[in-house]
Amino acid sequence: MPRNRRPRDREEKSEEIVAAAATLFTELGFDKTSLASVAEAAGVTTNTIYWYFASKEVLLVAVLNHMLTEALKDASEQDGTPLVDQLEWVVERLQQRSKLVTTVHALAATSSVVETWHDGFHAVTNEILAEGLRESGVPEDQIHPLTRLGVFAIEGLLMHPLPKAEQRAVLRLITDGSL
Amino acid sequence: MPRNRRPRDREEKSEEIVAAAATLFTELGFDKTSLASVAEAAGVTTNTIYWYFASKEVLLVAVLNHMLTEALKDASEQDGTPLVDQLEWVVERLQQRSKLVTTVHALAATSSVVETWHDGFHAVTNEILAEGLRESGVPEDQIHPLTRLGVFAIEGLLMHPLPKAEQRAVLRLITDGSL
DNA sequence: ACCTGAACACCGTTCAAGT
DNA sequence: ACCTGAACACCGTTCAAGT
Repeated sequence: MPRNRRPRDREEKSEEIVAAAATLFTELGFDKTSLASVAEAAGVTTNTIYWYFASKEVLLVAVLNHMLTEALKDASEQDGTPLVDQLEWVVERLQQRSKLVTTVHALAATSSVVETWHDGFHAVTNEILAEGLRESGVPEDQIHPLTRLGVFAIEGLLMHPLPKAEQRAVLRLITDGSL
Repeated sequence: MPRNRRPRDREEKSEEIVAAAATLFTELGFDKTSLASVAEAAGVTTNTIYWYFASKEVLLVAVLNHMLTEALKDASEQDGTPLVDQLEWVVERLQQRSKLVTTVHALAATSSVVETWHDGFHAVTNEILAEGLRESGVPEDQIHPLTRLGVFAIEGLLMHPLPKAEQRAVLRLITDGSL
């Protein structure tokens, strides 16, 4: 018997579940997506999901990690471009996943597993933004508050979409370090 | 029979339901609060809620309107104070209701009744903030983008609480109109 | 007009049972 | 180790029936 086929199957199966959940969570939102519909899309029984994931929230975290890995990979293509453009790219990408963003914020207050992921996510992304500001020549003592405000601006733009020009104006407030 | 007692009763009953829902939604969050628990706290049957409110989401909007009315009343006490202090007051008040804020943002994407309320809320509050900036002597052409960024900063501070001093620093970026 | 009892379809989750 | 059938308690919502 192929002893070494099992782990691969397991990976594939759970990846299919994550992929199905990612699509449905993104399109319908977390609350309006039932585990039954995720199971159907992944070609398994509802209960099977519980063999791979302890709860619906743990499945959400798996989806988020999968998306983050994907995003960090894609982000490397933006390496040479100006910081404003990079921020614009991030905003557009997150806007397509805005239902996930609001879900994370809502669940972070009541679910410790989601809260932990949320904290880790911002630890990573804050560092990336701070590095970008440093490379743009922002003086060291302004990096910290500007990073703060930058994250606020990005998340604000998700909830309250602005015309392209206005959006760029807001992002430029961050990258240029002055109003 | 006192014909004119009925309308008062109706008002009282629905107010009790709203009050019970307000407390539970604030403390447990919208999703984790069942209509059964709201009914119990208000001393009615679950189905009775449906006589007064078309759905759980409509009840949420009633709660939000009740809170907004209350907030605008209390806000008038802050009239003389500097704009930074007023913003700080708003942030602190919203922080105590942060679960409601995240719920509104999450539901705005899928529920038109909540989306409508959210839009109206920002129309009102944007105008108030813009007026405050005007009175602080901010030049007219900066009012618009600063109001935008101000709302983003306030909402950002709810999701990502900062030490008092840092929070004040962020708010001052808005009221002083320069980094 | 106002309220209730009883039921509806659905939900996330559990578990004993199979292979 | 992996998956399923069947059941659990609970959910928002509906509606015919009462007063």
